[in-house]
Amino acid sequence: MTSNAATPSLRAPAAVVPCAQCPLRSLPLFQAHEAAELELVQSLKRRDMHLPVGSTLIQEGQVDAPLYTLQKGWAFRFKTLSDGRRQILNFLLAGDFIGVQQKMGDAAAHGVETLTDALFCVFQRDSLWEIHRRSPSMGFNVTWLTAHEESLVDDTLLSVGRRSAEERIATLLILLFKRAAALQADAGASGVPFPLTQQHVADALGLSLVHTNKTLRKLERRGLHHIGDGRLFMRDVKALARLADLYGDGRPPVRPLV
Amino acid sequence: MTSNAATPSLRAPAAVVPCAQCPLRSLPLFQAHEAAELELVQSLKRRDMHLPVGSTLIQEGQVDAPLYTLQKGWAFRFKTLSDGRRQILNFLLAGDFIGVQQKMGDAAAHGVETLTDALFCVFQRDSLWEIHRRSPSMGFNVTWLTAHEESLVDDTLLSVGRRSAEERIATLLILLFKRAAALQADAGASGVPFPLTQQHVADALGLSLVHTNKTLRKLERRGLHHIGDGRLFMRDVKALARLADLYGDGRPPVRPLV
DNA sequence: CCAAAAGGTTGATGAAGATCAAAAGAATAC
DNA sequence: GTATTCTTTTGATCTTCATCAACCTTTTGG
Repeated sequence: MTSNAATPSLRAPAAVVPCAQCPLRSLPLFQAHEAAELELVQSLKRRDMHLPVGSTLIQEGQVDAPLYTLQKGWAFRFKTLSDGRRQILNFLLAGDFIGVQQKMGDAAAHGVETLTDALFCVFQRDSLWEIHRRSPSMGFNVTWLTAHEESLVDDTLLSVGRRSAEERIATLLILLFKRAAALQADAGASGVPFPLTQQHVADALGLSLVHTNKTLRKLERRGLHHIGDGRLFMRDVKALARLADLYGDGRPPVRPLV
Repeated sequence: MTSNAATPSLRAPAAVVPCAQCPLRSLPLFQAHEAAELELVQSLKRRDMHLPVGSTLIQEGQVDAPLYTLQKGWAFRFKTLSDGRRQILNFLLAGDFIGVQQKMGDAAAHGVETLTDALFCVFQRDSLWEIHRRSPSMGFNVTWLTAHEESLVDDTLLSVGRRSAEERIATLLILLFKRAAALQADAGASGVPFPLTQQHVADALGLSLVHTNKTLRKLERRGLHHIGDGRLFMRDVKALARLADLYGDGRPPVRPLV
């Protein structure tokens, strides 16, 4: 599972990408930021960091982990019980800010692992305070991002607590699709990347692997979606949304990018 | 259920309690704040608001709800599916800051309802920005509180996704006990307030009412805890902690109070 | 290219927990 | 103080989902 548990700090290549030229910023998903804000972020950014699939970015219980922004690729946050049962708390996509949850000098309450090769911006832990001190507007943005992430977890908790297996899977597929689609141009035709194994889906939804497989197959055979070659295609969003009890366009809101 | 859905804004008595004299601030659970920070909060606070048990503070989907700090009493955040299934996301105790999740001008993604008579400090929605603008340190505190709340939801998600009914209940009892105990002096002997019905427990843990009752009875008959007269007593924390797979003192961290 | 590992698929069986039904206490309302 | 509603409790039955056991397919490493 943790095939690549290399200490992140050991693999430090990469000249820092200038934040103003960050390719993410040109996407409509992300807010425009003022020059001063960009300079601040730039000045706090220590380096870029590349990790292969399946690496541990943050170990559960690790103290004083840095902060990261996911620049490219997918990852997930998770917690485990001592007998190995694992719950995935949230999937992380480009633009997600990672590590706010742990108070300074505190142990990480959850681990973070990559689902694909991934590129991160690395910030020192105390940048969190620097951001607030030097730019109230960016501080506000960090609060917003944190609150937004909480609301994603809220959604998952509703699923896991109160939706049936079918409903949970429909919900996850829609939500992930929408998030991933907001990061690319087309989506409708070519689908979106889907780097999760069925075990990840199971661990995210509180289901067993076997039951996840059966449910996924059932929905696919009914023509609601298709997963293949690491991509997800929506075949019948209406039906999925009905199953998931999701209404509204659900387009992710325009968001800040730290 | 929503016996008291009075529009909050209609019931507006109460002279504002001066923040510096807020009785909560003398508890060891809360950080000391600088005079300037207190003045800021004081200047943003609009009024006190009293609500009886079972009132709706924020309606699911309500737009532009104000911000609140819970000063006294208990409440909870929840979401519902259109057929009525309800998931409680989190319980709110004195000192909890409420409403950060919804972006300005946005609909509340969850409702908030009181579990007891409760007293709230009311802030205008844009205070969130004012806090960041006028006091970076308080802005940082708001981020911290938001992140902290997320970590509570993370914990619940782990329970609901991966723990058995027994384990979930043990976990909830311990966590609530610790939170409530941090707000009073004794706790060991006199227990802590426990205003939840079994339906609340069920809705928080993703269980049915019947199964919740049976599990609760089982643990109580085994002598692990006792609930009576609206109070919770821990009879065997060790055993509960073992069931819950919880280690460490779990004393809630010292936290800011807005 | 082959072996080994990882991931996906399917059927059979079992158990945790949901649902149904009914009743007994408690709390509240008038 | 009696009726009504809310909450707790318990038994019986049923369903969803977990577990067990194979087997197949695809990917990866050497």
